[in-house]
Amino acid sequence: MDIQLKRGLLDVCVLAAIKNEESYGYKIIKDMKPYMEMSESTLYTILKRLETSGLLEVHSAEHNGRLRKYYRITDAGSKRIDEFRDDWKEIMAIYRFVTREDQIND
Amino acid sequence: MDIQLKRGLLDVCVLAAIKNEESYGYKIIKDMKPYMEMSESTLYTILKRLETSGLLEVHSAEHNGRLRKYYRITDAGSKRIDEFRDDWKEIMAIYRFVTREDQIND
DNA sequence: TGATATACATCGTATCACGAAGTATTCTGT
DNA sequence: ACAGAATACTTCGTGATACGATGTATATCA
Repeated sequence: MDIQLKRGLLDVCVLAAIKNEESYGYKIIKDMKPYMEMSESTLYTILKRLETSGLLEVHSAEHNGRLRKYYRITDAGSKRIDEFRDDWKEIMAIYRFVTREDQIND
Repeated sequence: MDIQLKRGLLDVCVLAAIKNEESYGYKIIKDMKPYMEMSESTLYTILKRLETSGLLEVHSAEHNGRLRKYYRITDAGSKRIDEFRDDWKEIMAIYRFVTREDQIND
């Protein structure tokens, strides 16, 4: 997929990956893989950004003797997903504008 | 609309604005306005980029005593729109992933 | 024992939208 | 005739950001 297009979907995709139950970095990448692939460096950058802006919360917990960082969506994060749903109407209009068939002019 | 999301649609939107008939900067902005607003600096940056990468062609022509730059889509530009159409299937899958209703787990 | 998977982190780079500011002409209202 | 809006294009600086490269550390498995 076009990189620029991906950019607009990444944040909301990560939020969607944790919206039903908390998750952690490595698992998020695997869960998202069928929909969108991303490198680890990209994901951890995004997770940090989403945390800083209050769209998700982090807590560390032990797993197999190691600390693992679990991410949970916040109310603001859920609101972000709702905003995406709202944006979708505009996006569909753009899609139709871009892919409309040429008019027969004469 | 979310800025990042906009980024992914801008190039293809500009191409769509000239795909039926050649156009020029100021007109492109007005034609796109119902779908997406953009500043002049943004548009002219995009036009230059699309020209450099061969997705559109430019020629200057006189209009009311002034030179105006007309942009025309190339075959590569049309192909770019086709690619967007292809990307759409993935985008729809992502949309469903993001907006799917929470499963009832217990 | 060596490779692979898990798990997270940091740094540098290239791309890019946009505001601000500039230049220059034409049109419109008073 | 004059001011201001509209038309038309350009350049510069900035902040945001995806990603490759690289590093650290442990667990699993052949």
